[in-house]
Amino acid sequence: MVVPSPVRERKKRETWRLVHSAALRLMTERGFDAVSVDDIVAAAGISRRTFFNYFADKESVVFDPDPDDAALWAALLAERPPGEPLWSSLRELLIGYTGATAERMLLQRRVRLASPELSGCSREVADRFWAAVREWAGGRTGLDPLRLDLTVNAARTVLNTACPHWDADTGIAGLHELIGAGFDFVHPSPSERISS
Amino acid sequence: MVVPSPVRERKKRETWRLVHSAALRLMTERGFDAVSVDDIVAAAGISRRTFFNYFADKESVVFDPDPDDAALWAALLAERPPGEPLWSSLRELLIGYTGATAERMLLQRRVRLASPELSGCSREVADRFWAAVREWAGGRTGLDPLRLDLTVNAARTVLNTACPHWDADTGIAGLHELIGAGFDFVHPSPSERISS
DNA sequence: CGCAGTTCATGCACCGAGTGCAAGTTGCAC
DNA sequence: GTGCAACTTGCACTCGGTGCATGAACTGCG
Repeated sequence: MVVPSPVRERKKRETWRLVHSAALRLMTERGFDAVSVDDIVAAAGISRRTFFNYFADKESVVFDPDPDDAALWAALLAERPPGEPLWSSLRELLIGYTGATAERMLLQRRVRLASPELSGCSREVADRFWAAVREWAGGRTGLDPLRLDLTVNAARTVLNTACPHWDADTGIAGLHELIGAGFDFVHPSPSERISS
Repeated sequence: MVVPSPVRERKKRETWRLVHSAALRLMTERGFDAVSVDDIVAAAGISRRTFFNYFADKESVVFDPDPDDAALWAALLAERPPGEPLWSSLRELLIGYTGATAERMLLQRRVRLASPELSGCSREVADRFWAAVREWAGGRTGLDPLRLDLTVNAARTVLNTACPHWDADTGIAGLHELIGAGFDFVHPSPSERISS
C-alpha cells in the first residue's frame, strides 16, 4: 500500500462514515438483529458487496474504529512520558481516547441498549485498538509477556466493565469517573500482595 | 423443568458427549472453520436440526460446559469458607474447576491451536459458568456492583490471559502456575494503591 | 488531451449457519 | 393399553459472508 491519493482516501472515509451512520441509526431504532445488511446498504445507497469491502462482518460496523482513530491513538500513545508506569499510561490513554470519541461512545451505548442480543459481545472498542496498545506496551517495559498481557487485558476489562455500568446521562465525564475508579481498584502490581 | 426422568436425562448427556467429542475430534484435525455442522452431525449420526437443539451455535460445541459441570462448579462454590476474600475464592474456584476438567481444557487448547480463526473468541470457558460465579459472588460480599463486576471480570481476564500463554506440555499444573501468578499480579484491592 | 495501470464498486452465484414449523418417535404415568 | 410430554427429524427459508469476473472511476505520465 503506497499511500493512496487524497481523493480516493477522502471518498473512502466518506463512504465509511455514510454506511456507519446509516447502520447505527437503523440499529438504534430497531436493534442489531432486526437490521439486515440489506437494510443497511439500501439506506446507504451502496451494494451489498461493497458493505463487506468496508466491514469484515456485521458486528464490525458497530465496533470498528473510525479510519481516523488510528492516528488519534497513535498520537495519544506518543504523548505518554517515557518513565510513566504502564498502568497510568493505560488509564490516561483510555480517558483520552474515550474523551476524543465521546459521540461515538454514546452512539455505541445507544445501540447496545437497543440490542440486548449484543450483550455477549465483549468488544467495547475495536480489537485493532488493543492490538496497537499491546504492541506499543511491548516496546516500553521490561515486563514478561504474561504480565504484560495481564496488564493490558486488565485495562481492557476495566473499560469493558465500566461501559455497562455507565449511565449515559452523566455524559463522558461519568464514564471517566468509572474508568478512574476501575483503574484505582484493579491496579495490577508486581508482587505487592497485601496478605498471603 | 420438573426433574426429567433419569432415562431421558442419561440419553441427553450421552448424545451431548457424542456430538461434542465428534465435533472436537474433527476440529483438532482440520480446524474450526473447515468443519461444517453437516460434517459434525454426519460423524455423530444425528440430524442437523438436533445439533441445534443441543448447541445454540457452532461455537458452543467448543465452549459450552459439560452438562455435569454446573453441579461441579456449584460444589466448588459451596465449599468456599464463609469469610474468605472474594479474590481468593475466585482463585481457588478456577484452580478447582480447571483441575477437575483438565482433559477438556487440553482438548479446547488443541482445538484453538488448530483453529487460528478462533483467536478473537474470548471465552475460554463458557459464559454460563461466569454468570453463575457472578451471581454467587453477588450474594456474598458488600462490594458495590461496579467493583464486584470488576473483580469477577478480572478473574476471568486472568484465566483468559493465562490460557494462551499455557504450554500444554506442562500439563494442568503448568496452567495452575500461570493462574496463580496472574492472581498474584492483578489482585484488585479496595483503595490500596501503592503510589498516587 | 489520451493512455495505461490501479483501485474500487457491483452483480451474481454460491456456501454455510441458524430458525420455524409440523409431523413423527420415544419414554413416561396411570 | 391410552394419553401426554419430551425429543428428533426433515423441509423450507432467511441471512451472513465469500469468490469471481466485469466495469467504472481515479491515478500518474507523456
